[in-house]
Amino acid sequence: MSMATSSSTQRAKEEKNRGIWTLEEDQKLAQVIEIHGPTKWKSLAVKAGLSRCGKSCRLRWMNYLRPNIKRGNISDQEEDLILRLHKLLGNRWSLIAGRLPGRTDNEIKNYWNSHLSKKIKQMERPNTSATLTALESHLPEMNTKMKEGDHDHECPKQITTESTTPKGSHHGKSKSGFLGEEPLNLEWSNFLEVDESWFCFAGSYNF
DNA sequence: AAAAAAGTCAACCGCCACGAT
DNA sequence: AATCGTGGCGGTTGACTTTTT
Repeated sequence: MSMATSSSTQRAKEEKNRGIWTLEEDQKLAQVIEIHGPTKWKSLAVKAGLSRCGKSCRLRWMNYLRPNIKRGNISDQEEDLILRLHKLLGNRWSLIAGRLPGRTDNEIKNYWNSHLSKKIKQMERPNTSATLTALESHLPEMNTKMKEGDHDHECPKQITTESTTPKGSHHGKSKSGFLGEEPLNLEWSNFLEVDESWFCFAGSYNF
């Protein structure tokens, strides 16, 4: 996947490798990270002898080389959680990813764009069989909750930019929360099993 | 069987915030 | 106070794969 003909001035200056990473590059990067840790990406690239920019190294590590990365096969449980969190947070992929151990913001963003956004559109168009199918597969628990009369939910304080940002990190565009990853345990998300009035309420927040 | 269309996903880009100088 | 370097984010691209015609 070469883009050597690009006219970008930045690229022209530096003549870095671009595109898909090779196994050899992965190994080099993993090796220097093992020694020096996943920081100072620019110098890591140099230490590894890689003709890659620091950003590219960081991205490769975050999305592929990190330990405990899960790839593909997003479970129904995870999909349901992504739907709920997206309803609450919008396109805040790193925040969403921070609540799905082993998943990356890039993967969730891709999954959303290629799978879930379509489902949402279908669900927004009433009176179609596709709508019914989508509703049946994704929202049964909502109906259950509504029947049970479980309406004593408060604003879930955990789902704020502040609380999902690791301690000590700066605000603004929030950090992903990869630090302190836990084994897959989505029980925390139970509070999200609320009725649609909550989503309307939450959606009015300016996160 | 082949071409076209649609889908997938890794990687790049531009922007922003922050800390260091 | 201004500038620079770095890290992190979401949007987007485009190569590749799969499905449809």
